[in-house]
Amino acid sequence: MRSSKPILCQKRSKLKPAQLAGVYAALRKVFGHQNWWPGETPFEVMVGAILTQNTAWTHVEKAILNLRKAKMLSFAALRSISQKELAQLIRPAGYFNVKADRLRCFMEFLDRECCGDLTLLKRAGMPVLRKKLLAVKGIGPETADSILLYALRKRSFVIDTYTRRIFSRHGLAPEQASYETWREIFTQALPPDLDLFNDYHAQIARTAKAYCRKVPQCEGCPLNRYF
DNA sequence: GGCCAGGACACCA
DNA sequence: TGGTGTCATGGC
Repeated sequence: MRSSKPILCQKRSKLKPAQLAGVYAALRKVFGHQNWWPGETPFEVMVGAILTQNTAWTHVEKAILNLRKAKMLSFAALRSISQKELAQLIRPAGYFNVKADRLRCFMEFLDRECCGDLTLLKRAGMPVLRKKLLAVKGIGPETADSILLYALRKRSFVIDTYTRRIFSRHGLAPEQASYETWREIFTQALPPDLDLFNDYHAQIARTAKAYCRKVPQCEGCPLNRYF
């Protein structure tokens, strides 16, 4: 019987954390510098980070388009809209009732912390800001790190399904290892460079989307050559 | 018609 | 503390 698992990265290479820099170099050589995250403004990036929870980005794009058409892509607008109206606008992103509530909680947080002024929010240090974000209902570690890195430009490495999928098969850590364990490995191994953190995660996503979803597409992955 | 996609949380043993 | 169910749409 044919396995449903991607054939990419089935080989256990016992990848060491120090090799992560080499992996990045290999991916960047193939894909070039990525301009991530998709979003016209930091606020839009934050909204997208919540909408994309367990959802393909193509669906999130439709929800964001709805918000844009309704002129709801601003703190003031989202703070004023009812949860029911918001849920209908973000319906294409799935889990719309859950995500409408999470967006509402996040707007409350922004109001409480900085009255919606992101330049004020950015003044806080990364660890403090991360702790505050994680205390918001509906903001878990991945969403918090995406907001920190891509919207607020703080050095916080993002671990997502793609990262675990690719690197667990190279023996870096068990896929079931905790989020913080994965994050610690990357944070320890890489120089504390904002652009590197940003682009590294983008490269992983680009690689996974291109080669790790369906079995036939795994052939030709640049990581196969690297290992 | 079934599977899958850039999580997080509540509940329970 | 870890496992499990739930939330939901839309493309393939």
